[in-house]
Amino acid sequence: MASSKRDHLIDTALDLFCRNGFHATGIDKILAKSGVAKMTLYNHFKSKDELILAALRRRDEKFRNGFMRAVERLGKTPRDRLLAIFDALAEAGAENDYSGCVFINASAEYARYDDPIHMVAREHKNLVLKFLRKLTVAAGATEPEELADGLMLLMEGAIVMSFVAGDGNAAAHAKTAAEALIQQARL
Amino acid sequence: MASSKRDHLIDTALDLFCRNGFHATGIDKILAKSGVAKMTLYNHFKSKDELILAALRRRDEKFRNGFMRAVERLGKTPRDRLLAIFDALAEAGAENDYSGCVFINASAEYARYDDPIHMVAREHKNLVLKFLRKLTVAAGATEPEELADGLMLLMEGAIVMSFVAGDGNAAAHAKTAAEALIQQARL
DNA sequence: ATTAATATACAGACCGATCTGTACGGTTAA
DNA sequence: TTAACCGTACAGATCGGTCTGTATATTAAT
Repeated sequence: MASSKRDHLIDTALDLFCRNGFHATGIDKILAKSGVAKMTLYNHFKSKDELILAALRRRDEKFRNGFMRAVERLGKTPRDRLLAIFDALAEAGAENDYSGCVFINASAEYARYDDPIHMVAREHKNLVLKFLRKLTVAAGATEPEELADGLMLLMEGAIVMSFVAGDGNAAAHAKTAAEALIQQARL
Repeated sequence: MASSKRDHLIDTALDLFCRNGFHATGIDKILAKSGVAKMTLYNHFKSKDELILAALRRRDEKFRNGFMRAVERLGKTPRDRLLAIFDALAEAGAENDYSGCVFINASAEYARYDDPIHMVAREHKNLVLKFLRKLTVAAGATEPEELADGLMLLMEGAIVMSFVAGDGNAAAHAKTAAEALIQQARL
């Protein structure tokens, strides 16, 4: 209970960051929407950047948890799960109105390679890639890393084409391409 | 000669937007780096947003021109050009120190679907996709749209993995996956 | 050829709004 | 009583954009 305000701040901030970006989301908007006092925010976080980092870490944790469970739910065999990736992706894009990726967006606004915010985004993508590698290994791919790289590229490409280009079928297209990759890997 | 200042402003602004983002790049920084007076800027552009739009349009034009010529130079047969896409991509990322995509970044900062800036970014991605479709048709693919969609996803994924995740071999990985797609299409 | 008019760009003060972050006093609840 | 929180005001910087006025160079009219 001690950190109920803190949690609420993170959730509110994350939502606004996703919808409006980081620089465009002022502290005051986060406070107004969350109904929290300014000093409470600065009691919990040293700075706005610290709040951004906390929000990204929470998003990373929630996304990966939800994504992994969705993949396991949507695909029963290890091989099916390689395709279920893209069903899970479509699901995630459908439940929120937000179809983009807040980590890509964070990297855009904090472009310097060694910026802590960019580093958290980089970490997130590498953790997702690591999960895909576990899937391709479990599926018995002869070159699991290569296949995981390919699936990862399709996944990120689908996010971009959905968010930037407005392609509502991006995940489905990615799934079709993934089928070719998997078939080519003789799985 | 009449618009030499205008050109210089666009180039300077584009460089700063790529490196530091849009909101984080103030008008004053653009003026300082370009050595142009403020009223000259506002004589040529109604607002900062208009300057952003002009910069994106220039980038779209230059990128597509350079990209198409690079693909034709790096791939001699229509089929080779499908793979040359990724050599051209690696080339483009190597010559600039900037490995990201300013259109993805623009969409991140101007996330609303009908924002004029987001719309220009969307247009750009769809023009690139159209170019890929011409390539797959020329290569004689049985399902050229499907193949172009797959190549586009790999291309965007490579940009993201290079910029966000710091994968220096993203374009090469994408090329490997593209080979599988092409082979699967019996080309 | 001289003068007047026009266009372009300069420098820099200035505006209101907004930004992050701090200070302080009042309120609520354990 | 103590600790957390609220509301408001404030500091100081920066934002996008406007305004005044000057310098310069070309063009047009005398």
